[in-house]
This record gives sequence, structure tokens and C-alpha cells, in this order.
Amino acid sequence: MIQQKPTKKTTIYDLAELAGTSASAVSAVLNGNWKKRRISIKLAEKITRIAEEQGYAVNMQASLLRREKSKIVGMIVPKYDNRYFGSIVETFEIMARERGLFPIITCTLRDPELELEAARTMLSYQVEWLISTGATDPDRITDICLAAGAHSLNLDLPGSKAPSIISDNFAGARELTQRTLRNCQREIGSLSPLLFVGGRASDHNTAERVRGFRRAHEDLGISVDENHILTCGYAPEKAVGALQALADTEHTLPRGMFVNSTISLEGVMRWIKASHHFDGKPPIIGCFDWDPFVALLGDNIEMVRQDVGGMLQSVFKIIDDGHATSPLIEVPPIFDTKIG
Amino acid sequence: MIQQKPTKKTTIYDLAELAGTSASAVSAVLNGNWKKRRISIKLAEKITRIAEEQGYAVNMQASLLRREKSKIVGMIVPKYDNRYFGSIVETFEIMARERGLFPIITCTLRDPELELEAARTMLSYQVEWLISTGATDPDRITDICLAAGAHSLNLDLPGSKAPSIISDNFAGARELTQRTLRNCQREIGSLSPLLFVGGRASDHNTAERVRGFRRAHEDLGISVDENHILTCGYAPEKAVGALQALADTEHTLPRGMFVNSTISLEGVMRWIKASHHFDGKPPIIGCFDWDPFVALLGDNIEMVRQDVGGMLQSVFKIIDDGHATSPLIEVPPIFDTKIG
DNA sequence: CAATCTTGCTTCATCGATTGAGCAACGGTG
DNA sequence: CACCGTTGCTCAATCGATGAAGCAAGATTG
Repeated sequence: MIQQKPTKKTTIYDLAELAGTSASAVSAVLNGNWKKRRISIKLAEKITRIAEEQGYAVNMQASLLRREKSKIVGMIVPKYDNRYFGSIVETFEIMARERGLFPIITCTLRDPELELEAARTMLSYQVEWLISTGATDPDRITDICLAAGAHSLNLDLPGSKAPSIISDNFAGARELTQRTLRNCQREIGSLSPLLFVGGRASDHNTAERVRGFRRAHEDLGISVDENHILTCGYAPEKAVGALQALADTEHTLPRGMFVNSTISLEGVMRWIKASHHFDGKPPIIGCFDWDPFVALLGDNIEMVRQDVGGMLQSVFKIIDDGHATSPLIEVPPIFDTKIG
Repeated sequence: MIQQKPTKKTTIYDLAELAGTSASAVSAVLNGNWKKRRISIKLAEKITRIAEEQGYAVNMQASLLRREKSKIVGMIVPKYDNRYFGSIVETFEIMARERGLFPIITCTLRDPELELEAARTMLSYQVEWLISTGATDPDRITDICLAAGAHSLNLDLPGSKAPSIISDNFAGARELTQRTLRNCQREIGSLSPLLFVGGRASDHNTAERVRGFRRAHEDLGISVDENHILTCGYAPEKAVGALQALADTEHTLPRGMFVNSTISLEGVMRWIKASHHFDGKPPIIGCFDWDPFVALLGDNIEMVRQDVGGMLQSVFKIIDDGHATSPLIEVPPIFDTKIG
């Protein structure tokens, strides 16, 4: 018979009838504990064969309703438009599957309302753990998780009510700033302060990176110009706007720059190309994030790669153990050994 | 405090008891059809308030078990490591949510076994539609979808058993090849054939792009060297290997290249940088895919952007209508007007 | 040969939300 | 006052899978 339309779903009752047995035997066979339930091998094989013939797939909704654990782990992520978050999601899925967990992921477009909405939806699906990645208000998410009986974790940006796994932003920014200052010195002959571009002044990561940025300048005895800290937001257009505004008030911009993410870097490079401000004397950039094409094509760009593998190891350590031993885990980012 | 343990989940029975009413009234109020069920506004408000106080979240497993439609749409995608798939996933989520559907996405790492496994898992979760993006064997996925009562669609790579939405690879490749040939001519003074790098000879998209590549050469009266069609796979290392092998047998490589994806481009650029083959005379590249940093930094690289928005419009047109009017939809890719 | 154990199943209650059917109370009508 | 319609709820069956409890038949023991 030719089935154009999808057929009706097969249930264990259908299989039971076909096999001349009970639904409970079918269930026991198909979820693997038929030995414990003392089903004969003969019947088990018969049921398995019929299930395959019928293309049977268990109804997880029914199954999960009955079981006590859902084995579903959720993750919310701001965007899929850069390698950092892409890599986080990919690694999360792989590590979840290794453990027999079912990962569900959703992106929230950096919209705080959508974050909460997405969290609520995931809770409806009975996630056991919800990982908030780069969330604007992780504590509110933790609140609703606790109320709904789920565990929560923060990744990339910390919160105060759930364990947080983040990059070591201070140390990373300090090292990156030092390297960029040196790269810049090698290029222009003298040591001079950098421009800081991107990120939100209100978020923990940006604050820590600014602190590392300042410290690196201190280390080398250079003073930072307060007007040169442009925490204008992450979007490329924000960086373009901030650079243009600064160029409008100051004659020349610093040659060296610390850029807070690849997203902001996109804007920075767009502006550099469009404004012709740096024509002939390309800026020396350090970027707190990694992208393969920038690494290959960007001649004067030093990048730090956040240790996604290490961070997710920590996440799953907590999930595996069922609890965290520390409220904040800072994972050092990775520098390529080669410089500039 | 970090170590709070999640509370027990609240059910409509708990709420009913708190409100001094029945579970069925609670259900009616919370899923919005309390007017139809003639619940008084007074009771509706009371129930709503209590539900909010308790942080109640409906149990989707139970809800979906009872309803006939799940409103879940699934998508499988090979990787999250490039802008094309990232953009597909992001757009898919947005468009699904606009329609009140719940999107679930999983990546299959280009592993055919994992594709099937992921499809089966999604079917267990009662997806109504399953979109196979860039799948190696989309027809097998369609088979198991039909057996499980779900609809299926193919995106990016076509299949023969379900409607397919793909880029117009032939026309796109033809145009891109022509542009690259011209860019190359402008650079080196004479018209000469390009090298084709990346993709699998067995997949539809690569075959069509090779056809467009050949046609563009024909159009300009140039003959293609068969040894210069390197359909070596998508992974960067494959491109590196293929270029090295070719460079080992031939003295000089063509100056112009057609690269089949940003993934392959990564390998191509790695080899170019490492081998020093093109030092001083950078290759002129056309890439069938788009990346913002390549667009900004790659001076001699022309890119085509696949029309993700248009493709997903087509996908959701089919989902909205419940059926497709055509088995294959080819969406023209987008060229930036500016050349070179 | 009765008593007990083992094997191989079946029966039935359950998870939480949904919804058709039904029922009590009240107001309006003739 | 009998009858009917409306309002505002409750009852109970149901979705599909699960697993504790139970039961019948055969095997083993004393």
C-alpha cells in the first residue's frame, strides 16, 4: 500500500495486539529490562522484530510522564552568529549525548524577555538542568528554575544564585592587553595606551576585562585615557557608532585597540575600512575571542580563544555530581604561543 | 546561596486545592479557554494569581500526551561552525516561534548514523515536522518520518522522497565562476581557467556547482582541466591535502580558485599561508558561501551569500499549508552588487 | 503426592492535563 | 408554579508507557 500521508502512530498496544501479548510485555522488552521482568527470549525477539517492522518509536511524552527523571538538559544561548557560541552549543550537545541526556537549545537574540520566556518553555518540557549562556539576567532564570524544580547553571556570564562557569576575564584581558601593547610598540616604536572597544559596562565580563586592561597598562607604567574605554554594547553597529563619535571629537585615534568580542570586531573592522582613518597605518588589535578567518587573514590581530572544552567539562562535572563545589569557576582562556 | 535544592513540581491538582476548585477549572483557566468553558472571571483571576505565586509551569509531557498536535518542529543540522548553518538555525527558531511552534534542533556532525539516531529521537518527542538540513541520506530520514506519522522536508541538500528547498547551485556557481574569471583576468591580464576546491562529488549541490563552474568556462570559451576539480570533501584538512597533492604534481597552480564553502575556504587559506605557494601573487578566489570576516579582510575573495531567509520562507510556507506544491524549490543565492 | 519455587506472563493503577458530559442553582417566561 | 435557558462549575475517561502486584502452569523438593 502506498502511503502518501504520514501514517497513524504505532503504540505499544498496537504492537501487543500484533504479537498476541500484553502492552506491559511490549514495554518491558522495548525499554530493555525484559530480563528483570522475566520475559522469554522468544517473545522478546518476536516483539523486537514486530516493532522494527512497524517502525515503532516510543512516545517520549507518555514515557517521561510516567518516569521520574526526564534526562532533558536545556541551554539558552544569545546567538549562533559566532564561533564561540557555536562551539559551546556543539560541545554541549556532544557531551550531553555521551551521557544519555537529551539536549535542547534555543537562542534568545540577547532579548531579556525572550530569555525568560524560553526558560519557562524549557521548564514546561521538564528539563532537569537549564544552562543560561551569556544571559542578561541569569538570577531571574535561576529563580524560576528553582520554583519549577529544575537545577540551573550560568555559563559565560555569572549570576549570584546559581553556580557560574566563566572565562578568567581579568587574567585573559591583562595578558591580551600586554601582548597588544608590545605588538603595538614593535610596530610604532614607542609604548602608548590602547583603545578599549565593545561590551556593556554593566556586565561582569566587560568589567573584569576593563580591569585587566587597566592593570596591564599599570604593569607597564602607562596611563589609560578614560575617554578611550568605549563599552558601547556588543552589536557591530554600536562599535561603528562609538568609533565615529570618538573620531569626531579627537584628531587621531590610538593605533592599538582591545576589542571585546568578534561581534564588536566586525563593527570595528567595518568602520576602519569605511572611514579610511587608518589607511596606510593599520591598527594593531587584540581581540578577546577567536575566529578562524580573522586568525588567518588579520595580519595585525592577536586573538584569545576562550576554553570552551574546559568550560563545558566544568558544566558537566556539576551535572554529573548533582551539585557544585564552588559558586564561581574561572577557566583560563587560551593564547596561541606564536605572537602577532 | 548556591546550593538550594529545587522544590517539588506544582501540578494543577495542587493549584486546585489551593484555590478550592477542581483541576479541570484550573486547566481551563491556564490554557486560555476558560471563556468557552464558562469559568467566572473571578475564579479565573484567582487561579491565575495562585499559579503565578506558585511559579506553576504546565507539564508539557502530560499536556502533549492528551492533545492531538504537538506543535514541535525539529531540525537537524550538520554543524554550528559557520555562518550559513548558524543563520539557518537562528531563522528557523524565530520563524517557528512566530507561529507558536516549539523548535528543537540538533547537530549531527556530518555523521550519517547520528543523523538517523537524531531523527528517531526527535520522532519520539512527537515532532510534527522534521527538517533535514544538509543530510547525507535524507531519504532514509523521510522513510522513518513517514512510518512515525511525521512530515519531513529537506533543506540545503535535496532528497527524492520529501520536498526539498535548496540554493540554485547551478546558476549561483555559474555567476560566481564568471565573476571570478573576470576578477582573475583583471588581475593577471589574461583569461585562464580556475581551480575547483571542496565538496563531495557525490552530493547534489557539489555536482550542480561543478556543472555551473564548467558552463561558465564554456560561456567564455575556456576549457576546464579535469585534474583541477578537487571535490575532496568539506573539511579544511581535506582541502589542505588536495592542494598539497596537486602542488606536488604540478609546478604552478591556477591563480584563480572556486571554493565550495567557507569550511573548505578555511583549509584553502591555511594551505596558502603555510605553503608560500602564492606569496607575492595572492590567488583570486570565489567562494560559494559567505562570512563577514572574509568579506571584510579577504581582498581578493568574492562571496555568494545563500538566501537563508528566502529558503526558510519556503520551508514555512510548506509547513503552514501542510503540503508542498513542488518537490524541489531552488532559491537563487545573493551577490553583493559591488565586485572584487 | 503435597508443598514450594520458578518461569512467564497479565492486570491495573499511575503520571498530569484535557475535554465531553453532566449537574445544581438561578433567572426569566407563560 | 412548572418549565426552560443560562451560568458556573465538577466528574470521569482518556492519551501511551511503566512497573508493582498477582496469577497460572510447570519444575523441583522433601
